[in-house]
Amino acid sequence: MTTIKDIAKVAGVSVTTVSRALNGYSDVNEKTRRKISEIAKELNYSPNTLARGLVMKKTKTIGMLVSGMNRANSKDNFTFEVLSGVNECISERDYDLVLFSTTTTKQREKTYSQLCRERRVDGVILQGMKIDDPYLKEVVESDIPCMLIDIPISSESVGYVTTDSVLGAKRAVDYLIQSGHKKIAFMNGHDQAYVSQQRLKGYRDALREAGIDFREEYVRNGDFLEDKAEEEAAKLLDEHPDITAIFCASDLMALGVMKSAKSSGLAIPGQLSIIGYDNILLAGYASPPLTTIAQDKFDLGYKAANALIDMLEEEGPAKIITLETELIVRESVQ
Amino acid sequence: MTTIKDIAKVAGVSVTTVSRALNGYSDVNEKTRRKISEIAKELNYSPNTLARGLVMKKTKTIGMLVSGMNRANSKDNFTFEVLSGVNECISERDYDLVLFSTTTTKQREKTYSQLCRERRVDGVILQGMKIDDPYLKEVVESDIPCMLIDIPISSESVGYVTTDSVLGAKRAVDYLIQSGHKKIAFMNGHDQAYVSQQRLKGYRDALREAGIDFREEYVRNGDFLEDKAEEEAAKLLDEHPDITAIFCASDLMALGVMKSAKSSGLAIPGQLSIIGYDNILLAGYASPPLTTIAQDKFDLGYKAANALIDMLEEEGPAKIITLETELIVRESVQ
DNA sequence: TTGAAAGCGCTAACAA
DNA sequence: TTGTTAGCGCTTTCAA
Repeated sequence: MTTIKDIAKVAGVSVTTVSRALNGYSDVNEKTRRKISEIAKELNYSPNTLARGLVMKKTKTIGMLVSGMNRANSKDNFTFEVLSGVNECISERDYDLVLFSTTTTKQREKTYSQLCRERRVDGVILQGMKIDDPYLKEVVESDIPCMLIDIPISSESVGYVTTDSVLGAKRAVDYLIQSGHKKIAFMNGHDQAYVSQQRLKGYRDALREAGIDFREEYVRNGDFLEDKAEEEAAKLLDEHPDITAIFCASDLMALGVMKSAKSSGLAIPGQLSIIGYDNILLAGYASPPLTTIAQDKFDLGYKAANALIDMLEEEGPAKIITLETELIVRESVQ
Repeated sequence: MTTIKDIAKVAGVSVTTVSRALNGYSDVNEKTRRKISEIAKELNYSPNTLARGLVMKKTKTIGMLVSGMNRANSKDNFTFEVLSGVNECISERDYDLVLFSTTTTKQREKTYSQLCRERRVDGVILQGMKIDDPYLKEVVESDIPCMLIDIPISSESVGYVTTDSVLGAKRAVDYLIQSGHKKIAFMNGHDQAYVSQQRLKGYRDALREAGIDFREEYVRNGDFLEDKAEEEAAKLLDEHPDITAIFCASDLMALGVMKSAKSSGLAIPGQLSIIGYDNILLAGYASPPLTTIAQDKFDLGYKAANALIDMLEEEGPAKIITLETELIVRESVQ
């Protein structure tokens, strides 16, 4: 494999000159540069980023830590869309992405900062972490530049991008209220998710503004799981047959709720209106097509990567970015 | 950041001893080893993989080259599932994954082997490449260990994993024939995809065995695109209203064909039977739910990664792996 | 069982 | 404009 040493030998110059020529420094004679470039091409040279990284202490690499990239979770292409966004931005800005995937067993062996420092990533993006994940504490304590997705924790070196879940949830419930509903249940995710707390707040806000009493027993946790939501909805609808609408904190759960409603013979939206959250691909294909609150997942990833690289290159402070949601009206609410 | 030098100083030994101790070599006194391990932990040491990679010429990194990881393509979670499989295997075997994403503009600047050598990846997995992609030639010529997904090219250092598309397609068409169909059209992908050639072969095989004449005009290319397939299906059904069943080379196209059939008022499966290929998530949610040929995409990725690492570690020859398909009967065929 | 020394491929002070 | 030299953090040969 060709090194700058080889090039130097052929060109009859020192390695320093080769290095400078190839890196576009100004203090090198045009003729020498051309000659060096030619030889480099001839010898099919490619720089060794390891060696470069070793001395520069910069690797042009972003680490991405994802939880839930396994067989079971591929139904929800949230992660994939975020990843696509990250990937797009990163390749535009000429970085590379290394994917760390951690299981809980691995977490015991290796700390967050070990993981990052081993690979000498310049910065990190975290997606899909639960709020009580042990890594999260480390993230804030460590000084590795980091952007979180949907987790509102920040410090000198860590920022986050999220969508306005309070507002999004409120938007959903407002829409239900406008459509004439008063008995509105809420299928939430779980308490370890920041967004669940937010969406609950939005739900309550909307009810309060409309003068509707909040009822504890109308709120259930579906763990963001289709099956769990289906179960919970069955119980809920059984106990409170007067409910006319359910707001679900994720589309996947909305799908579960739909199943449950169907199997107890409830017409959607005739007898029960359902509104979801996320606007996953499946939402438009459900029957009836699911009305939902859309988040731009690709953008979530793209903006996170962009902000991170900004931090890295401009050495600016960590950024906090909030994206807007959008109500997608389909046919599951009446 | 702590280095082995720091540890050596504190422990009062040489860096050599530290290196050996930490890497589990046998020729180091147990006492010294324990002492060194303790100090390493205390100092919160993590090894610098760049430095190690530089001298060892192994990085424990697999590169993954994916085409089509962009906003437009996220509908099709084929890529994501493959990626999940790759990721799972790689993390089990303690490698890391670096994601290369290339656009055609970038390809002009950097060759395949440059891309790989720069990052010094030990091996590469390629997914979603077209058969005429310029990188593909390079892959075979270069001696970088590589596994291709769904592209049957091999050499000393490159293998592939694919599903048996001929058999899969045959299985689909056989099922249609068994169900009594004789006028069976085929919505194929495009000529740059290996799998399209294979599936066409399977389609022809099935017809031949059943004594049904192959008709050129029954075969269309939908480019694996929902919209394109919808268009093509409209033309096809208009020109040949006697067609009773369509085999589609991908579920996404099958969805397009369904749309087209619906908008011309054809009942599925009453008047037109449709069978897809892939078993994407959406397939089960379509209405009617789509009968299709399933491939295990996760496994495709997992096996590719596994075979690659086998090659790397056992220095064995490149492997060729063929996975089976499975007929998933739902409600779009009658 | 341990250490000294060389070297992986590169960049960057400093000197010329 | 160019070269000499040192050093990034690690592994490994060789010698003790």
